Amino acid sequence: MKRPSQVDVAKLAGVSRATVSYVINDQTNGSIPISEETRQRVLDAIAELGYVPDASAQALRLGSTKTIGLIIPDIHNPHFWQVADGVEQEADIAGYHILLSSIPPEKKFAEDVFKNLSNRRIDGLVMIPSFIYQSDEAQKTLAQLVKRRFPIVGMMGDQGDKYQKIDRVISDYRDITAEVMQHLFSLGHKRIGIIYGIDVPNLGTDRLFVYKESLQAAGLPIDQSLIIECGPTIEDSYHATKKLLDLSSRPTAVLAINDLLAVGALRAIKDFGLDVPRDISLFGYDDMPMSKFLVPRLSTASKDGEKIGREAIGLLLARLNDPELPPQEVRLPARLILRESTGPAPE
Amino acid sequence: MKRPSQVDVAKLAGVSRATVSYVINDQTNGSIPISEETRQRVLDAIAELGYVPDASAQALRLGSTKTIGLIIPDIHNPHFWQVADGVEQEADIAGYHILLSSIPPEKKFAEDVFKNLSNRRIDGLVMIPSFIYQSDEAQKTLAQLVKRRFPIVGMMGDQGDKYQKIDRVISDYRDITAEVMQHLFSLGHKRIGIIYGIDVPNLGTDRLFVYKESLQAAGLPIDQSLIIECGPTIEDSYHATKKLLDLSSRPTAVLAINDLLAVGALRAIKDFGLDVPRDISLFGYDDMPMSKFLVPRLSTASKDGEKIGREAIGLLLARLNDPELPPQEVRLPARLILRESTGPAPE
DNA sequence: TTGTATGCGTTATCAT
DNA sequence: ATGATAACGCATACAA
Repeated sequence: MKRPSQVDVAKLAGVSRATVSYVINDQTNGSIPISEETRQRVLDAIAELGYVPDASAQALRLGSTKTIGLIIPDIHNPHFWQVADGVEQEADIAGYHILLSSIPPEKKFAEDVFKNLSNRRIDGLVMIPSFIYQSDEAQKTLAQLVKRRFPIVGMMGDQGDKYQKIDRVISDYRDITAEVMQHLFSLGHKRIGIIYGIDVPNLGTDRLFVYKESLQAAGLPIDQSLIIECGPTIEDSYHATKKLLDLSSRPTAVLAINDLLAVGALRAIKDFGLDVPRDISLFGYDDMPMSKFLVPRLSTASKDGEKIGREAIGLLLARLNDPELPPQEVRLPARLILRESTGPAPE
Repeated sequence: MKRPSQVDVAKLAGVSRATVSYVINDQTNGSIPISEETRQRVLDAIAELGYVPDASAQALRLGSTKTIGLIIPDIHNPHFWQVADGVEQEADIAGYHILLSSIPPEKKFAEDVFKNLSNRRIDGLVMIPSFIYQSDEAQKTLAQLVKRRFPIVGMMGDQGDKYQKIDRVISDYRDITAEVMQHLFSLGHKRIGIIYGIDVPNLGTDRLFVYKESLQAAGLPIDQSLIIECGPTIEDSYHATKKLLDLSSRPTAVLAINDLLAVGALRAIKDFGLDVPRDISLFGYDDMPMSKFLVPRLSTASKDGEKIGREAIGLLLARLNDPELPPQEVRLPARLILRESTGPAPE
């Protein structure tokens, strides 16, 4: 049982292929009217054969695949799901499909994926370009795509003058982290640990940088033993937190690089026999959906991933619509969400 | 700046288009050898122009898009992401891309998506076919795809004689739920609530059915007030649990339809001033990554979503390789994972 | 060893 | 109102 093509439909309906095409694309309004009877006959034939237009052929002819590529760094992090969710929703409304690629960091194939996605298999690309930073190859590919005016939207932190040539949704934790630190200081915290669990360099620097900066501005020392680098899983954060707790002079507050890792930290603190926030304050990032239901409810800073995703698609659609547009930029602020996991420093 | 095509490459290298094609597809081994010098010239031209083959044209020519469609019911549930993760990993190894569609249940477009995915935009389809059950239209489309021998793999519970014509990875919570109930009974629980938070009918019936069955087999009454239907979000489950707790004779154990909802239940119970597992035992499903880090660590039953995803791709690749294969079936058992959230019934 | 010709399924332009 | 035909970019059988 072979796939029916337009020819088969035309044959069955006793008309030419062009007629079929007209009926499908419903040009009945303006220029090329089709007799109602013929129309019905074609429609019947289509229904009978279960004819569905071939997307490859359409894409080749029209130069559009109605598909948007999406690259996210880590499929396990709820924040990125939220972004993907926003992207998917907004794209769907406009009739676009999503071609998803997460980039497992073990793989050296970042460039591969990136390149593959640009084979005109997609009309445009929306990405969290973490992998770009560490791959010269990817940088080059990006440059080429930009030169060719391939529609790309980056969802990223503020990179200064870099990447000004592509559309971008800018949202990072720079400013909000300063607020977080102030909040912690005002609560009397002086020793603040940070669980820096990131597999991709550069993805958490906004937080780490301001963490150090704030410490210095407050005249507090930067203690390297309070900065624990680890992997991106809850398990990693669990062990990282243990290290922090084993310190002879342990921190009174802990910053987890995201809420997921905060869950691991929370567990480790409990297992150590300490209480949050009585003995240790805990702060996360991303406000994942369950954060406000944790025990204790997690204080966190949030970027609204869904909105980032939606805005990104908005930008992309605008560019698809008008390739001559100057590079667009949307800035989305982060919010501070104070809940139960932060409190005054002990004694 | 236009996209370069094979013709441009050929022109620049001073050869014919076919030669370019040969070089790319590296037929240098067997039948059609190319002089090393020509080869190099073509390669240089490709590099200079940054030529990348057009996927649409290739797809049209070869009849393969190297893309696999994936349909999951709810993008917010970690279990489905684990499935997606497995699918992505395994597909990537074989050089396939993933076209993801989640099916927001509010939308009546399930059939649309489904149909669209079959436009030969994809070589095969891997799905959790929850939406099928409620849509005649989708049923019809499926039947047609099956008749046309379009490669489809379903990841589903045991549906008896239905859907025997497609390849499937069968995994449900039927048997394991019987064990769960036995476990609860042996702990002395007699009043067991169930948070049935599912947006798609039929997706949680394996659990609900056996829940009732076990109750009856144990000579216990089926109390409808202990069965709370609600939406699929943590918030929904939070409120559902409250209802359970407000009962004049409240349950001593609660079954949440998945771990995500268990988080909401846990919160509600805490807010009610009760303790898990001392006052109420809590049981979830899916063993999402963070379940073992919750406070208390969550007892749960797990289907190993990642493996389901990997097996599904395995099945699909096998079929792609040999369309004449009889329908395959892989069964994956669920595991019982006893942690801290279940304990003896109070007094 | 390389070039020519054809077809994949569409859509769009031009005749009829 | 409808039918023929060209193009989209690629891979390949065949000719040279």
